[in-house]
Amino acid sequence: MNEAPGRREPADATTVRPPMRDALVGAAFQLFLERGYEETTVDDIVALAGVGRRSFFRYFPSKEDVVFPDHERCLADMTAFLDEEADVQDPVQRVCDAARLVLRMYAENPTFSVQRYRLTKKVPGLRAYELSVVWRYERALAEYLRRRSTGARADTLRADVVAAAVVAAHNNALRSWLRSDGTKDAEAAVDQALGYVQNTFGSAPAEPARAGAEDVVVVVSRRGAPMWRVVQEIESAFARN
Amino acid sequence: MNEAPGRREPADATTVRPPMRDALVGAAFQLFLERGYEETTVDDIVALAGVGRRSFFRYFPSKEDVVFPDHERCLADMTAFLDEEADVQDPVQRVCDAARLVLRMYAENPTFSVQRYRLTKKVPGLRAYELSVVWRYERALAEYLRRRSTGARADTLRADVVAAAVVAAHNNALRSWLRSDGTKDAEAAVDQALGYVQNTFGSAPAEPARAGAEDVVVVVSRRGAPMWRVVQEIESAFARN
DNA sequence: CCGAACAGGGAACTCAGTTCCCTGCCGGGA
DNA sequence: TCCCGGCAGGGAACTGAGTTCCCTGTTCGG
Repeated sequence: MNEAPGRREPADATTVRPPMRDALVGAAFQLFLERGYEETTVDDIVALAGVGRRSFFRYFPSKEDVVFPDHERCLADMTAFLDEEADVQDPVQRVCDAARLVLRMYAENPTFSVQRYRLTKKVPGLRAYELSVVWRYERALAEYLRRRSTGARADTLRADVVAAAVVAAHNNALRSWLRSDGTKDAEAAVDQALGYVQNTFGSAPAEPARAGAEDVVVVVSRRGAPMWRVVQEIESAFARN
Repeated sequence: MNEAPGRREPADATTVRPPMRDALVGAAFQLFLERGYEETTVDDIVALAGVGRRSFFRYFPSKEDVVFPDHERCLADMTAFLDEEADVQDPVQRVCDAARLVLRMYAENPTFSVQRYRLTKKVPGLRAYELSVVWRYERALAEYLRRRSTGARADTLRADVVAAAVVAAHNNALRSWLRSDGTKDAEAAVDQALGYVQNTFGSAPAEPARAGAEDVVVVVSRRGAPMWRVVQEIESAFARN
């Protein structure tokens, strides 16, 4: 259940140790912690893990990837979560729940997450890599929000801003939890942070939507605008649907 | 052609910019555009610029830095702008103005900015580098907002979220402008985008209410539309102005 | 006129990441 | 049983970014 393709043999006498991927992550972190990230070469890692150098790059496209071994899966989980059919009342609520998936992944391995946090905090290259990972999460959220909007320029702007706000709030809570060495309650912290975003951007879905039809037209007009302009705006707004 | 003109000119007292730096940027972009970023080696660049390889890394810490030759200066400008003493009535307004500094830098060289945009869009390594640059801008804004707050947890959260929102809105407008090949009005686009953020988070209205100009909002909605959809449409309609 | 400071050049090195090719292992057929 | 094709892993050698060390010429102050 923990791996996808092939390799489903019962443990032979020779294959007692965990899959090579886990062995590489273990060896890498052992060296990173006792010696530092940049002071550890890939050759050191594969020597400790007892495998060939070529095998390292079979499992991890780059040295940085071994520090974030589970983000690829988490990103897939998030896109699956956002793609699945569900009657969503508030898209902002939905993306907040998607962000909670990421926090849950961190919370699954507190000690590992805290060690990695200390590492990324002091190694600029790892921080840059983490940013690119976070960016992909943010893009997934923004794309989802865009799909749920009319597609007007103002809506794509709103989608980008909401996605950025959700990610910022999530990261704020996550870092606060990591700085506490994983002792505080991560779920509570992220609930509070995301609650702020939902109060700002979300809409209280108190009353259940009665029908599927969601035609809404809004006309904003300055007082001096002539009536024909107002009519024109209403007509073009209707034409847009 | 391979000899940079005026290479041995006596440096003008006011000209702090070394000519070799510009020659390297020029040679680099010439090759990047005709051959691609990853297909161009640093040796190619220094050969075209007619300088030694060692000199490249004297001016640019890495190959990626030559693509963003002015961000370091712009970041310094921004921090200086945020540090300078001024009676600030609305900190959100202030960080929005700080973000406008970045847009102005892009708008100074439209063709250069558009070329770079096309490069960063297709080269993952450059995108990652740009993210780390943007992150530093965002941190500068967030730090400023934190300084202007009580320091309570909720305030640091708000600072992070507002900074992220400002950056997202700025980037939304910037990308829209870059996609138009620099033909549209960059200032107008960023004003509209940042106006949305200011209306959401700011204490003062973005547009200095024109005398006697009261806005009239008309909402037409079919019965089944949930309230959050109506609110969303109203917000996006306001942001459209 | 001398020497320190400094910009630039260049060879050689480290290490990440890639390419090419080899080996051993396994399962499925004829 | 033998052969064959696929495949995980290994290893050598290569490319290219970034660094280290040291050399050269110019400038400028004393």
